[in-house]
Amino acid sequence: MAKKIYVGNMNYRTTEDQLRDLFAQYGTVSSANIIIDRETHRPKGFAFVEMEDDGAADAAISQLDGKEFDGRNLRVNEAIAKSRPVRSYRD
DNA sequence: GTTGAGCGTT
Repeated sequence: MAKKIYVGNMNYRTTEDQLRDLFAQYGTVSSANIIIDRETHRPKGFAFVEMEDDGAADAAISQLDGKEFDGRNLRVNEAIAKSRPVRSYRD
């Protein structure tokens, strides 16, 4: 069972590889992506990590939320589903 | 510095 994780309050210099390595301590990381504003190409300061096992993801959330990382205090939580800002072609 | 984006029906 996979689970997606939201990682916020991170330092802008933190990389996806850093996140992957951090979460890999608790289980297999399916993917890690830092969010960049596509219009300004500027980091938004948060990211999403998906883990293959939801139990591992939960452990990672518990252990990493509120933890200092790269000089910032991390916020780690289960991700909220994204929404479509533009109308779907199917309407 | 706090819950994407893209591709087109992922």
